[in-house]
Amino acid sequence: MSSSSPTGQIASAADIKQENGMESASEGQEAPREVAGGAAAAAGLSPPAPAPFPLEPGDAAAAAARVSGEEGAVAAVAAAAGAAVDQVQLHSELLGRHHHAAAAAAQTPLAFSPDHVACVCEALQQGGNLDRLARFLWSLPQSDLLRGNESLLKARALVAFHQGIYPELYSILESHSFESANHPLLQQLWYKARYTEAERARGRPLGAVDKYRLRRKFPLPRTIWDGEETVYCFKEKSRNALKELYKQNRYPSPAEKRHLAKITGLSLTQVSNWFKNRRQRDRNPSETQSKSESDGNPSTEDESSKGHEDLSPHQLSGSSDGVTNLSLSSHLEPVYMQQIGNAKISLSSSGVLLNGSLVPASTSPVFLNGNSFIQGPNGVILNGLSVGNTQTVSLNPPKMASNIMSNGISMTDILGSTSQDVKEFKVLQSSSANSAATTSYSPSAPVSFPGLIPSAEVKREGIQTVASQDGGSVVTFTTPVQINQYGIVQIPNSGANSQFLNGSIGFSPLQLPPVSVAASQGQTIGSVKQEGVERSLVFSQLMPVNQNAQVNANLSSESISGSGLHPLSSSLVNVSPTHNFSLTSPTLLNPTELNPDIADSQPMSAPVASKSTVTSVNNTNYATLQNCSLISGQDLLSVPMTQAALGEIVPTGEDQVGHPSPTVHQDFVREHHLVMQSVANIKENFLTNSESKTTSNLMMLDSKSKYVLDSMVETVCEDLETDKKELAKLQTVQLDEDMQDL
DNA sequence: GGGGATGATTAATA
DNA sequence: TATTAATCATCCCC
Repeated sequence: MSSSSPTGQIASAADIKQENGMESASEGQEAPREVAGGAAAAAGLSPPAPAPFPLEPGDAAAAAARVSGEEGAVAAVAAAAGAAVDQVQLHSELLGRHHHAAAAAAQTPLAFSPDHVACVCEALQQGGNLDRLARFLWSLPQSDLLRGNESLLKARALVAFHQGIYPELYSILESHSFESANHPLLQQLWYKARYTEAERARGRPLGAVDKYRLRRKFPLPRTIWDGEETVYCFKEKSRNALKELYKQNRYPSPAEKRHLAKITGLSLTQVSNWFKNRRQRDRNPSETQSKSESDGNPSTEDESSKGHEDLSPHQLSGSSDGVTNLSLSSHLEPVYMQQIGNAKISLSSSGVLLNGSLVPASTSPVFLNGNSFIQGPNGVILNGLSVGNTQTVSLNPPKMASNIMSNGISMTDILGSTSQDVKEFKVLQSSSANSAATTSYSPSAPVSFPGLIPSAEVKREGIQTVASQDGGSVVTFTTPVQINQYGIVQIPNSGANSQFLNGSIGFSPLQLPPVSVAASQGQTIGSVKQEGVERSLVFSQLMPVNQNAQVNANLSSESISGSGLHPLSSSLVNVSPTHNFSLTSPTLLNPTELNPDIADSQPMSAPVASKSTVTSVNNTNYATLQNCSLISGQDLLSVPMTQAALGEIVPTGEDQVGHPSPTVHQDFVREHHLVMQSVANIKENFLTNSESKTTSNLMMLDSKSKYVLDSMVETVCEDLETDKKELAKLQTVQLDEDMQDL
């Protein structure tokens, strides 16, 4: 670029000192005067002067032709972008301002819409034909030049730089706020112009220090700079993100590096170099830099990381394949974390990157499943259960931690949300005394589920197993679920009415009442023996409703093996206002391949306390499922609303004798665990623990609605019966297919 | 892919 | 403007 800088139009030293430089443009110098005058004319500063570059007849036409030919791609973009292409405007005045151009116009009428002009500019820029670009700009009428088209302005800036009219360049760059996409180029123009001016003034090439000083002396205007400060090339935000992750893990996995690179905008090499250099500096005790940077102090970091395996490489190797369940575009976006072992993570103000996801600190909650917990400004969050700062969580690893975190087949959905969502979304703690026993926080204290990912599209990227440090593993799947207008959870790809998770979890259609069902507190939707299990699938009416909802489940084998322990896990399902769960991805997991422990132990087949399933839909198109447990083995989750409405107990396999399920479900339930939680529990949970809208928003049924519901549920149950065999068949087929896929 | 050495650049200071 | 420290990048080796 600098090579193309003018050689015979050297700006004076006085011009160099002028940051703005407009004066020099008006004052003019002999060499650049023509161009400057033309530029001034283009800017409307003076009457148009004869073009310094005689417009070649058909020059603009050639450019236009180039647009339609060689630069067809650009033209295509313009054509697609604007309808103006179709209605070509004849710019007779375009060439009419110049006699020769007018003659050309008379011969070959040219039509240039603003889009055309922009396209021609872009084409000429990309072609590197700046001289021709300059001529084209000269050919444009003043009105076009004043429209502020960014492509035009950029072209003018390029031409000004190319012709050495730096004051004009500076003026253009400072007078218009350019899109960020153009910032790099324009910043380069800015600096190179400064360098060139200085070099000519000093008569010698500039060194790195000289250039640095010039950059400091002539900072970028905000019109071509986002204002974000950089230190040693890296933005401070990026550096903070690097530091935060370094605190937690000095040897990030490739996936983490990639994710961090994506977040910070740095290249993967830069991220790797940064970690490498950082480790190198920390290893060298003679380095004094360590003492100057508290957050990078190796002594403190070492202290903090000792015992947490932070120093060992591949700590999070389980996620090396890319834990990219959530794409973060900024630090403010919610993050959920899959599993990070037993490490306690203290969040700083800059967030922390865990398993490839940068976890924002400050007010944003952090979710952690597996046998880990995070302590942050908002307290501790255990498997989605957030414990306030004032609450105490006692974890006695490994057993206690396991007990709390992931006992049983933990179907934990960790969905991040904004802090606002956190405030509004509260899931009341289960009435389980066991959970209270395993955790020391007060059961009466509302446990907040820090919400969901608002409008965040989380794509399923495959099933992953993440080995935990304590030997457990977590299988995460992301599956959108759909809930139709009747509140029935649909799994489109299943080809059946249920889906399996790890072969142990299935969702059969959740028979939800119409959303118009009037709320009537105290009515029981479903009743089930509650044994304090808090593994649950939670549909919260307070959840933000998103079209691209997803269900994430993390299955911990360790938790499964921990029979007798009362799991504490939850799953959040975000549903759309139209009751749509999007479970588009197959959710059949091979229990053996994914997690042999799960398949082997089958703790869910035991009369464990995994049995809470409550489905509710309020009349505001929000659905709430609270304390829904995972279905074990070949279980399917089914919600016989007749039973639910009557408040009867829907038995598990073992409870079936004592609590027979509805007739239409006898076989079904025999084959599949049906785990439900009574609304009494829900009621208890909500009413006991919630004092606000959580209770009021909870769907309850009045008598009338109950009859409607009964009728509907009856129909649904009949459908279930009808589809029962087919369902099982399809499930088997689907399972086989998915196993093969896996 | 990590460690060590080292050059280049950046930032601060006298 | 020179000096120095901090930071980033690169090369080489393992």
